[in-house]
Amino acid sequence: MINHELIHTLHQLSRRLTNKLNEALKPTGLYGSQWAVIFVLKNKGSLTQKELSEYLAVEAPPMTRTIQRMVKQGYVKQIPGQDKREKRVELTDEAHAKYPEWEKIVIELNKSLLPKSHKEELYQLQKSWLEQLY
Amino acid sequence: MINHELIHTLHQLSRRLTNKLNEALKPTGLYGSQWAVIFVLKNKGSLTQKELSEYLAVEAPPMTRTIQRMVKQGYVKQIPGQDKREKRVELTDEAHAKYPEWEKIVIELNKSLLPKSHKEELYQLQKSWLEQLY
DNA sequence: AATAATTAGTTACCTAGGTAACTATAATGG
DNA sequence: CCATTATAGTTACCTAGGTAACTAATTATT
Repeated sequence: MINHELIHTLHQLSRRLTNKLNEALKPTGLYGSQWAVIFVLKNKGSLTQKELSEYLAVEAPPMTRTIQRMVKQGYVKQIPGQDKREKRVELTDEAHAKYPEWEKIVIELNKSLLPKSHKEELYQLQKSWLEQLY
Repeated sequence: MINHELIHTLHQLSRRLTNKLNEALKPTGLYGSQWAVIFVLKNKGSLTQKELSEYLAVEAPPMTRTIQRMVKQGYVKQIPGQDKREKRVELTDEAHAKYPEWEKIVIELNKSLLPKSHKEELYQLQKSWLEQLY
């Protein structure tokens, strides 16, 4: 029985956190999945869509959609790679300019949401579980 | 930084488990969200849609959709309550008949997916975190 | 008793993420 | 060198879950 509970709790936790993030990001016009991409690009520089989707462990089609939306918003540009199949994605100047404000919102939110204690413990448990799943 | 990692890992874990569940349930024609409803109904008897969505912590509209699909599949029936706004949902005989087979699949899957140790610990951490979020 | 407010469920529309099938380019093998 | 195979990205379509706006039934208020 605890197995069911464990998975259900995990699922619920994940959904609730996503909702909170989207809510907090509302004034910025960003969604959580977009923020994830922006965060990676800010820290890793330009990446191909393939690299992005691998890094975030998401399939290619949702990545395409998320990026296309961000292109429309003017936060990201797609630059054809040497390999003409590839598209390198990078943040626009506008995105770089707005980044600090976005980051602040997310950091504040995380502070308020994350368990005060046991953070490291929980992270290690999750990570080792995730690794078991391959 | 660990905050980002923690949330990302949790999200990824949740997605991966959902995918595994859907994959395992494929031969039955059920999806994970439908299984969740069936599991609750089996253990609680008939419930209104409101009660179901509260119990599973899901909003009413997705619950409506999930149930409508299950009605079409013949696994669930909607019975008008005394309060004519309500619809009580219960499993059909067919669903009861197939339940043991479904349960077996899920139990086998969970056994193979869940971390051998630290299960209780992880569950408690998640639960206390979830409670903090209200 | 009649009107107002609340509640259960549905519909429409949005993002998130998955698979399958496709296109265009690149890499490989005969 | 050409044909085959592999790869990056896109499109179409599916489930999951969310909000807003609606309908119909019930409860509260005046």
